Amino acid sequence: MMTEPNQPLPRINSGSDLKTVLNKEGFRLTSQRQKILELFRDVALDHHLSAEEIHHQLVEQGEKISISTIYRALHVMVGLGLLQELELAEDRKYYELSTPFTSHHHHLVCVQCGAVQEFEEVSISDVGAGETQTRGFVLLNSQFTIYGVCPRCQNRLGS
Amino acid sequence: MMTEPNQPLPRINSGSDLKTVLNKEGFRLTSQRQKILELFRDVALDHHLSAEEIHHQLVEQGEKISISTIYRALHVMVGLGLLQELELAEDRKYYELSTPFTSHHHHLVCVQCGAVQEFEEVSISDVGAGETQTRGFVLLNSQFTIYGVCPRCQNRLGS
DNA sequence: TAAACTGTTGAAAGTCATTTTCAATATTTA
DNA sequence: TAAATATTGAAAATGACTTTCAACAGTTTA
Ligand SMILES: [Zn+2]
Ligand SMILES: [Zn+2]
Ligand SMILES: [Zn+2]
Ligand SMILES: [Zn+2]
Repeated sequence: MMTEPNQPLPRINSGSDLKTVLNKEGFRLTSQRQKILELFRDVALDHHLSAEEIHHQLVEQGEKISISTIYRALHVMVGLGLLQELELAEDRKYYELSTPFTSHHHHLVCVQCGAVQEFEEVSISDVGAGETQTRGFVLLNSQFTIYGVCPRCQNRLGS
Repeated sequence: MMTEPNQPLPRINSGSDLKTVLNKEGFRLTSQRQKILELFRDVALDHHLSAEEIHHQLVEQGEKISISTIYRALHVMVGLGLLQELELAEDRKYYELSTPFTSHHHHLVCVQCGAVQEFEEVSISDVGAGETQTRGFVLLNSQFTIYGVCPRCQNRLGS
């Protein structure tokens, strides 16, 4: 559960290891699934994407992929532990690469403008792991999400 | 942000103080809104309820109230800080009385059967408050939710 | 108290993210 | 290569939630 600081994160490559992960559960590696993973891998900055945003980005870069395929692929990848599903906004889900492909972190969301800031705090993950173990649960995932109003939006309201 | 341990929680009563809270924002106290609050106040045990469950319970106890009214009332009450909105299951929202009417706590959810366990952990809330302040956000709400598989469901799968 | 004003309700229609259906296509297996 | 099985795109379906609107209720004013 502890994250080693300053360790380079493993980089999921779109080739053979992804295929292995999929095949292990009877899934196949398709170009569409590969493209979705590559998008997460290469778009390091704005890396909380909704299904529609993923679709839009891929279509924009010339890929032929339908929105249903996006939704199906997201399910598969969450199930395989490649992606995390996040509840950042009211009406849609967001996705990001899951640990260990990215560092485990939590989210601070502005409910006005949707801006998201991330922060790491090992103690939180530790509390989660402890509670889970104490109660005999198998831990799948945990999220600490803070909803608030960012400084910019505070000013905007004040004017 | 600190919670005093062993302090009796204030008990929202369905009478005048609820009226005051509503009126302050231009809302009115109606019997429907009162009934919803009473349901939360009196059903101490299974106190994470979806809109549909609230509706079902009230209809079952003979109240005349529509599902649209439930949804509207939930919005109003969340806005007033009387209720908290929770992301416990995939496809619907759950609600519970918010602090200070109940103690501030976090949730451990079994993704198989939906069972929910609660736990208090002040350090988490403190971390949240700290991060929020550091970044200049106004804190509205924070949730730490752990998703896992409960012991019973582990056995069920193993058989 | 009554009229005017404003908020609320129920029923039904609408919205919209997500899921499912199904025939065509791609990948894997034999 | 052919059979077997998984995946895809397009369109229809689903379902939680929201909105519309006319009737109704609580509040304010005179
Ligand atoms: Zn903002
Ligand atoms: Zn993130
Ligand atoms: Zn369970
Ligand atoms: Zn709770």
